[in-house]
Amino acid sequence: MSKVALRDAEVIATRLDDIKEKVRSMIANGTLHPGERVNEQALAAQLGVGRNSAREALRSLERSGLVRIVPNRGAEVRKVSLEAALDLYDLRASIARTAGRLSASRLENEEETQLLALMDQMEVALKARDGGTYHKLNKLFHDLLMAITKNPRLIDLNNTIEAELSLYLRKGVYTMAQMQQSHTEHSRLVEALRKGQVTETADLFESHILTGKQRMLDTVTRSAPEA
Amino acid sequence: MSKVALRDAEVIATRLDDIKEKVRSMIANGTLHPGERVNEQALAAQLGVGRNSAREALRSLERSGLVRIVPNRGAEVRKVSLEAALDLYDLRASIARTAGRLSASRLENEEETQLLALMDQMEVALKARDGGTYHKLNKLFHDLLMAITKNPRLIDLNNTIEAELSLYLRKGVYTMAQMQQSHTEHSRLVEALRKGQVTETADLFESHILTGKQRMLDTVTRSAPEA
DNA sequence: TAGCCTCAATGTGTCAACACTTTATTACCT
DNA sequence: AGGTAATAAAGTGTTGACACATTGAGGCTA
Repeated sequence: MSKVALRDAEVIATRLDDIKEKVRSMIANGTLHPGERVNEQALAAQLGVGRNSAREALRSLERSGLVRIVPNRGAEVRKVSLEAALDLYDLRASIARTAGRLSASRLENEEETQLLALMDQMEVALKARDGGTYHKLNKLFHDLLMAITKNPRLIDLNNTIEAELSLYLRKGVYTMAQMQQSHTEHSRLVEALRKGQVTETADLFESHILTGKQRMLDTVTRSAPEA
Repeated sequence: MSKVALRDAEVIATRLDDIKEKVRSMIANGTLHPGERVNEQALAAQLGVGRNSAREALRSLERSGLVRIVPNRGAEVRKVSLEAALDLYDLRASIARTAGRLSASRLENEEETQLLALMDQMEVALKARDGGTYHKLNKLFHDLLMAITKNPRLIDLNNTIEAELSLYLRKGVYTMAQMQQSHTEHSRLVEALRKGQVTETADLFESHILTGKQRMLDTVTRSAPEA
């Protein structure tokens, strides 16, 4: 039993992934501004790789929605408008709905335990008014909900959309009140999920995202009334 | 006013798109079987292009879900299992739901006219028992519904998923009765849409797709009880 | 001086060759 | 003969160079 077939699950960190990750973080930390054009050779030189590798990475990032490629003109960091971000939220909501429907009928014991553990930790973070920790846990919580669906394509899609959204929301800074509300929604969601209430879970998850959309809209329009 | 800025809308048919299209049709017409590995140099030679171009095309097709790329082993035509196809239908349904919600609040007059025209033509095709025409019109109808949302990402996503689904459903052959039912569902959908009934349209569109999922499942299990 | 054309400079598109990994073959040992 | 290690073949990963397109600068003309 030496050559076990773990082929499918096997995830190899290839060089291309490294390059993509570097570009991603350059975008995230503002080294590359949205709308800015990305020079293939400059990027290649900076990363110390051949131009073709940089090129492949860029084209791959296009598929992830982070850059846009115009034939004969190369890549530019995508500029996600508020409008586009709202569209993305709608998509995310529709995925969440399906995730809710699927997860309510596929929840396993171990996952339920993890879910409850996360809820407890989030409760603690909230009481300590620790926004940073809450955000991390929140991300884990959402990821877990997706994982419960066991639908790989759905999980992948959700990740893509969240990455794209992060182009707009550099950092989601929310008030304690907003986090508290979010947590309340999580509670109801988990409750329905544990009871296996398919429709309820789907509705709750969808509206949870749509509420998040509204939250973002409020935050944005309050701080910067649209460029 | 010669160099008008139609940059954004401009869609240039680049060479890479040609290659991708060729590979796509090779998969569609069975020249490349699902599960089969695709040799980069052989493909390049066959298409008369450099290996690098073929390679880029393959990597692009990976993102569309048509092939799978394993590091250091290359590309293979994705084998979509019945299970995966059902998962895809779920995703498609969730997108449809959002499409319904959005389109009900964004329908414009011209689009309404087109929608009604299509409905009439489909009615005719049904009465003539012309399945081929009905299928083409059906595709146009669904595309139009997506277009009404004016959400580019949603449209793109839907196309991707449909392409992936077509890997499984080589050819959707349905009975007259099934088409008739589908048409009835379309009627209700259009009705709600024209009235601007957001929730109803969303529900109807979602369930239309889920009904389609069931239809496929029936067809499949009847003809070939799962390999 | 405003507009257009030409031409250089910059940057992308494509290719063929080399380096490395995986897979198949052969020879060896028990 | 069966299995394992060395080796050859095939295929992918990566690169640098050349071909082509786009952009911008400078000069020419009306």
